Amino acid sequence: MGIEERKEREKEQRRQQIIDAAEKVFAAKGFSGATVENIAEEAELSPATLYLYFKNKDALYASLNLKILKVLTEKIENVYHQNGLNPEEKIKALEKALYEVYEQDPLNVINVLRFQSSEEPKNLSPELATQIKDGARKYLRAIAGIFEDGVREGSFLDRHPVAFADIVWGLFAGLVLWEHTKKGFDPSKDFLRPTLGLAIEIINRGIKKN
Amino acid sequence: MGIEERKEREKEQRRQQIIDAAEKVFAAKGFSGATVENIAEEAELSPATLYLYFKNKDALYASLNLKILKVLTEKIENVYHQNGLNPEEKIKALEKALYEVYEQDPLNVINVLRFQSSEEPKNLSPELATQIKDGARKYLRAIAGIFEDGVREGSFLDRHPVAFADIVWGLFAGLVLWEHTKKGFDPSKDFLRPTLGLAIEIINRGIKKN
Amino acid sequence: MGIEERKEREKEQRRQQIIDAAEKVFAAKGFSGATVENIAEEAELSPATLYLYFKNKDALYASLNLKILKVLTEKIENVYHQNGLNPEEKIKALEKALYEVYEQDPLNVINVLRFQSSEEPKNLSPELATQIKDGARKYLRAIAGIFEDGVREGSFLDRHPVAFADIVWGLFAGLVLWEHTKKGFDPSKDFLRPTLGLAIEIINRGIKKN
Amino acid sequence: MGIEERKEREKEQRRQQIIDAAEKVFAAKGFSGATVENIAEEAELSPATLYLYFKNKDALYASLNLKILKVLTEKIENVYHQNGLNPEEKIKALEKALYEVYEQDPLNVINVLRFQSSEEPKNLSPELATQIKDGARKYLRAIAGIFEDGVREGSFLDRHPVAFADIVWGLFAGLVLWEHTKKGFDPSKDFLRPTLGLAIEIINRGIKKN
DNA sequence: AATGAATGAGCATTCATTCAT
DNA sequence: AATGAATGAATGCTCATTCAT
Repeated sequence: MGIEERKEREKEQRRQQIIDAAEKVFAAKGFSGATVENIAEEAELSPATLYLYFKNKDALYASLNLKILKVLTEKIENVYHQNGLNPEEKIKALEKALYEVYEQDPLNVINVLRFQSSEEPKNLSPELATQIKDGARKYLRAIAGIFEDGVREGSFLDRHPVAFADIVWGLFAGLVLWEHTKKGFDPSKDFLRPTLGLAIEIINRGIKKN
Repeated sequence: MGIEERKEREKEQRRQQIIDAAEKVFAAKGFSGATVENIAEEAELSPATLYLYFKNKDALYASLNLKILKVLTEKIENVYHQNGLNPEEKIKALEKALYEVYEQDPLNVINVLRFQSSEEPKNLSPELATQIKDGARKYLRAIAGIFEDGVREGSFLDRHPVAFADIVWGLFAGLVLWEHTKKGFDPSKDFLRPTLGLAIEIINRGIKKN
Repeated sequence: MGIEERKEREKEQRRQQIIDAAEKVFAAKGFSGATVENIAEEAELSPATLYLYFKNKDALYASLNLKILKVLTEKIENVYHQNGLNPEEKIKALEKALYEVYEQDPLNVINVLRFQSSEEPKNLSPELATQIKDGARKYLRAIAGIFEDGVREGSFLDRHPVAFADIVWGLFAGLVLWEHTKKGFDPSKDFLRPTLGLAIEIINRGIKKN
Repeated sequence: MGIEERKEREKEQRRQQIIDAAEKVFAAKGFSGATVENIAEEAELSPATLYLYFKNKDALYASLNLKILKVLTEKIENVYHQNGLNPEEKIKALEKALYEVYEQDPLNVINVLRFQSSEEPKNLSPELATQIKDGARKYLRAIAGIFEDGVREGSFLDRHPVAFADIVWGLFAGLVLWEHTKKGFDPSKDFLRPTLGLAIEIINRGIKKN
């Protein structure tokens, strides 16, 4: 029994080892630029071994996304379900949640956002594709939920909450990618935090009914 | 005389034919996913012919970007230099400008935004790379300029105009890519226009000093 | 009539212009390394024009060889038919002849020698192939003839004259190519002349019966 | 243990298999004429497999040359260091050495000689290029060394030994290539051995001081 | 006669993936 | 479970050659 557990644990470890390597390499070279061999090297494994843990390159990439997606959705839903905060405070909390996810694993967040906005092959198994699509739907709904309260109670502009959610999500994705690009121009600058903060402040001010 | 003109025209047409095909294919498959052969087929030409008009795949891709970048910068600078508009109106005009560029050539705009946010090889000739980087710098400065007036005259929040520019640009990029992605989920929906409109409205309300 | 003559002359000029360019380019880049476009540029013509004067790249290359072959054969036959020289003097004269051909057009001589020793495609028309083969046969026979006299009159070693011819020709070809290669290592050195002179001196001494 | 050894042996076999195929194909079609696919077919492997054993086509070609160069240099240096032979005998021994190398692997020797006399791209890694250049330098010096003794002791003509070395090497290269060419005209004839023998005999006679 | 434009055929090289061990 | 070895399938790009004008 103990043996099986250990094996299970080791297997999970290997998996993690691969995922870590993949994050690094994908973030550095993009999906197409990264080769399976690159990742295997980084993981100190042979390419063939990766295929014992992931069906193919796409599945590996997707799995990174799934991981972030889960964290993201969870955090956002937490905010959504958090009682005792007024709508404005909830939006502040949403900002904090988004930033925390980014802060914890910036490269991977960038991967997810790129993946979402790319038309890359995506030869995913239907299940994976569904999982990802559902993940996106879920956190978007959660974001919308956050705005819904404010709209319903009349303190926010009277618009469709999903539109607000799109704006926040688009803004987050856009800023992350854009600041990352700018960092490429001038690596000393990473303004995501204050810029995101300012953006949310503006939204909070602008969304209030009067 | 007429003959040479006609030839010139035809040559320009061919070039355009290639550019059109490339836009379509790049937008559909991304840079790495698109093959030169794909583009050639779409253009109803042989791959070798593409190389008569563009030095290589990267140059072709870059040239699409440059085209959009030029239009974009021009439009934004127009707004910037437009007198007789108060800051709020200028921001509305900026929104209109951004949307117009998108509307005129959505696939290509998506390409540009992806290109900017990708870590693609970018084996561009130094000149092309510089041109593109400079293009980006230019329009960002123009956007910042638009906000600067409002800040200086005290009607806007007292923050660095470049931060505002980052927000608007990130928002635009994020929304375009995100709405495009959502359209992939459900092709019937294209909410860029109203969503962008709402976003700018919120910004305009939120950025005002009180 | 005059017009036709002029045209004929001009045509011959064009041909020469192409040949000159081809010699330069082939010598610099080798047969496979040289592109038809390279040659056309050097000749300040369009690639298509070359095909009005030569059936294809191989034929152009062969024609350069033919030119040299003709000169070479002629010179060698001159030596052969020159009366009033004893065998030893004739061999000295042969050396002089070989060197003169080289001196007059070194690059082209190198081309010929390389061509002879290569297994390059040689998609020549049967006529061209025959012409070249015959050319080689002819000058080799002439060289053999030069030695034949000495053998017959008993002043040279009693061996087959063709063997002597092979030696002289192989030696010439080998030295030209080898010294050219060495010049690549150290461009200041061109020792063909003295080395060839020494070689012939040795042969002359060594071939005498006692 | 035995397993690893076997694997090692098999790997070396594969390498040899590729080398053999490459020699054949390069000798038959020349460097540019030979395609990687040709070689792979001859080796009964896939093209991709060649790249597991050689970095690229140039490296494969160079490695063939290096192999011969090593054997050649070794053999010549052996002659050079062989005591108890007078200069004339050493030259005979040199002839034997050269011929043996040729006999053992004629196609490859032809490759080397062509390679040396060609202007082929030679996109070699600096190391390979240096190795090859050094190889050539080394055996030439060894040949010169062989003549030096005879010059010093006054039995040979008083000329620079390197000139003699150039002559012998040029002669060897020239004869090998020339006889190979003639064999193309008439495959039944391979006169390298007797012709080389005669040439060396003549040199030996001609180089002696009186 | 000359050529601009176009292309078919090829080619070296890469890489995700498989499989025997 | 892990991997060394092998490869099928591409892919970007080149070039000799053709042909309408």
